[in-house]
Amino acid sequence: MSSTTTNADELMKTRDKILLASLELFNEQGERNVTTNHIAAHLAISPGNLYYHFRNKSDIIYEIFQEYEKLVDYYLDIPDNRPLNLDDMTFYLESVFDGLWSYRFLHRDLENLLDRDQRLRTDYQRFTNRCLAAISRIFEKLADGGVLEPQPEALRAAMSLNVWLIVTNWMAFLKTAHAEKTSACMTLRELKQGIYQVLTLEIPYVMPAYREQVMELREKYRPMIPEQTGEPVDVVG
Amino acid sequence: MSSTTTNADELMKTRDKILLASLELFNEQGERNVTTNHIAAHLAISPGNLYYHFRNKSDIIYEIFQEYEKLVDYYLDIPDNRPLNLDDMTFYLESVFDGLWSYRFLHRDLENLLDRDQRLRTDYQRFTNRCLAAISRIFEKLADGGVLEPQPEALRAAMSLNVWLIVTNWMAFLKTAHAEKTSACMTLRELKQGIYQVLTLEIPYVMPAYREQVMELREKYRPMIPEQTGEPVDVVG
DNA sequence: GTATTATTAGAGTATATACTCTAGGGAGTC
DNA sequence: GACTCCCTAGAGTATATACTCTAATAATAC
Repeated sequence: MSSTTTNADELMKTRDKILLASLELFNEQGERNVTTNHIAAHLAISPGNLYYHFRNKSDIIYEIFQEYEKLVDYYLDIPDNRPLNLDDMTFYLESVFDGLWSYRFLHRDLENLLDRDQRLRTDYQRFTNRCLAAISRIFEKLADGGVLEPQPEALRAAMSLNVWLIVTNWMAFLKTAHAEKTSACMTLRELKQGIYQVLTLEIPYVMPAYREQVMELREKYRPMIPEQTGEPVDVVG
Repeated sequence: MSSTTTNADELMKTRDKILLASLELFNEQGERNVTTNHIAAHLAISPGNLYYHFRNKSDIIYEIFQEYEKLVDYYLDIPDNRPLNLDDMTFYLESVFDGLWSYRFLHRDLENLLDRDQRLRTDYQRFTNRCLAAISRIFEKLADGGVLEPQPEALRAAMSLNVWLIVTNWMAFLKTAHAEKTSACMTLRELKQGIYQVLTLEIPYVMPAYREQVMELREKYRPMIPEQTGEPVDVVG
């Protein structure tokens, strides 16, 4: 799965360059602020050229979304022949936030995107449901592995939804919570502080044997937003 | 605090009519899809008239935000001379979601709004911090009231943030999860299913004496989204 | 080489949108 | 009546943006 490498000007086909440049610009400036003319100008190609390769802007977005979908589905392919352990959980969390970071524009103006493209809406809905199911399965398998207490299905579903809400909206929170007007000033590391929030959610369900480890893991992602979290603390180290 | 009443054509001043109509249209169609010309047309006044009362669109939005801020601050004025009980908690949850509903357009395209108006950005940031502090104080006072287990401050802060994320993004989730393209098709009742999600978060911290009551309360807000929550269930009754 | 196809340039268009500008009406005051 | 002040109308503008169209060039097939 080659993706998210930045400079491969001469080597790539125009079509792929368009997709890549669009993703970059969308992520940096928001889809709303990036026009097809901008994309073309950024690549030093003509608008006509761009529209030769894509019928319209929605098609570009849709194709990028499909890449994202594939990536996350790949990450969230839960093995069902064995229980999950703490390393698995860490991997899932890290992976999901990596994916979120690479395609972060998608979650920014999602509602408008879905309003303007029905395909995207139905696909995204299915995608959400797959993710929710995957999260729930992760909880289940973590319980099998003795990491978390086993929970009734209904509770797992509600918890999964909470995890989903936190994961998909942590970035938006960061952007709105930052005082700086430049919303580009966010790092992957900051984004991953969302893991701290997810782990906060899980704390009460962690089995005593793993409590200490989970708390240590969680501490690694501790946010350092001075205003609300009390004392700022060094992160990751 | 009079607000969100619909028809008061002859009685109101043009300025207030503009604010009210803007709020309505923004909520129904999204700020992005409502132009100043639309607002004027909706009120059967001229664009010039609108711009006589407001310098620009941002000023309209900013003023509406200030109303919202006032409303929520009013709701979240936590008494500090007594502990809180379950009724208090219900009131806070209901009130917050009511406010969210009345000004729901604000949380839809928030990032773009903040990008385009620095006043709004700083105000919103302070607002967020006030809300987080209020949520944390509610947890604290609920512990004082014996409803929740007492928690260390750091955990309360992280939990408050999770509650904030769930509350402010529940609506966006509903809109994206619904298959229908018309994002207007959402009801206050559906929105309040977010309370179910918030209560899910609190479950592990509820003191045994209140567990049953909280679970009953929670059941009243149970979502009935067929696809992912398993069996659809009748709500509120 | 020639025919065909794939790709590209770049000027151009239709539409939208936030906002301006000028002119004037209506009500109160002297 | 004239002056003033608040309010309103409505045509108009500058700019942006998604997208089109034609013609030309490169690549490929035969």
